[in-house]
Amino acid sequence: MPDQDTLASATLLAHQMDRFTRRMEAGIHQRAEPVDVDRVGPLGGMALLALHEIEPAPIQSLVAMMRRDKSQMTRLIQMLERKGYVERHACATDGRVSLMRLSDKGRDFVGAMQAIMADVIGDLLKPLDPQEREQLTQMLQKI
Amino acid sequence: MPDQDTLASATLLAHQMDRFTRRMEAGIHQRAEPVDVDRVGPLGGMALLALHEIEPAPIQSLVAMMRRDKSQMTRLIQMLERKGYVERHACATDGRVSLMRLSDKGRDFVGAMQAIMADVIGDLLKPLDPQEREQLTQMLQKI
DNA sequence: TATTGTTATACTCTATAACTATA
DNA sequence: TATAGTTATAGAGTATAACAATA
Repeated sequence: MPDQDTLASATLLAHQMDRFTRRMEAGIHQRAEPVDVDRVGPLGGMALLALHEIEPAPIQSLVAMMRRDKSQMTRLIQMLERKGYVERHACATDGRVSLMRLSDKGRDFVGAMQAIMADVIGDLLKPLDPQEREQLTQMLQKI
Repeated sequence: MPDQDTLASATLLAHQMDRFTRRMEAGIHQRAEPVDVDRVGPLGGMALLALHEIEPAPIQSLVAMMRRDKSQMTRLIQMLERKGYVERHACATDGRVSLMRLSDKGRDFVGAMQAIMADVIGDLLKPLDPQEREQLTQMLQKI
């Protein structure tokens, strides 16, 4: 049975996380609007950034990496493909799998998004000194 | 112009935050299902927890605290009121404002949710020692 | 029998603008 | 004129289940 202090600090952490995530997403969304000419949206942007890390990759890998539902990912990738950010090719060794890659257009978009994200997150993290930022990233890596 | 390292670490942080938040929400959602008999949903639960901290409070305060749109908050509160978790009374000094409070039912729900959240978040934070957890909360407080 | 990916569907959350009533 | 709250509506994200094709 956890004590009152543990209960309070858990809800505090949840709220802190929620608010920080919202500020981050709102900031990125706002700055990304002029770049996101085809309206791929925040989730589409995240998927392109994730794909950039692991390409070429099957949908299944993206599902695991982003912890989203596979049916959602199917539709998201179809949209990104239709708008020309992602290319897909059948896998030679497994007929069920199709491998995704960024197109040149997708790669340009990722570059622009990375710059925006560095900017926004840099702003949000201003209250922390470099050592603390490093600590934060390492802690998040552990968990 | 930020260097390549800064770009990479910003996207890393964004992904880490996104994934942690999702694991947290999924865990809470799963454990909360038996408790959430009236289907107030994750956002409804968050709102009740937030209200618990600041009641009695006008909608405007909850809007600021949760960083959500006010129209969204209106509908959310109406649902919580209809299901008997929140009570509202006209403000004596300002005719535009109505003040919200938790009902007894709402208070019971908050108690149950806090226990679940402490449990889930305790699990997620297991890789960190107590000192690191303290650091994490303090850093999030700063930003 | 298990896995990859797809389709269909219903539900929750979010954002915007136009509106009423009070300050 | 500004603020608190409401309504209406459209859009984005999420979860579930049922399905086909391949392993």
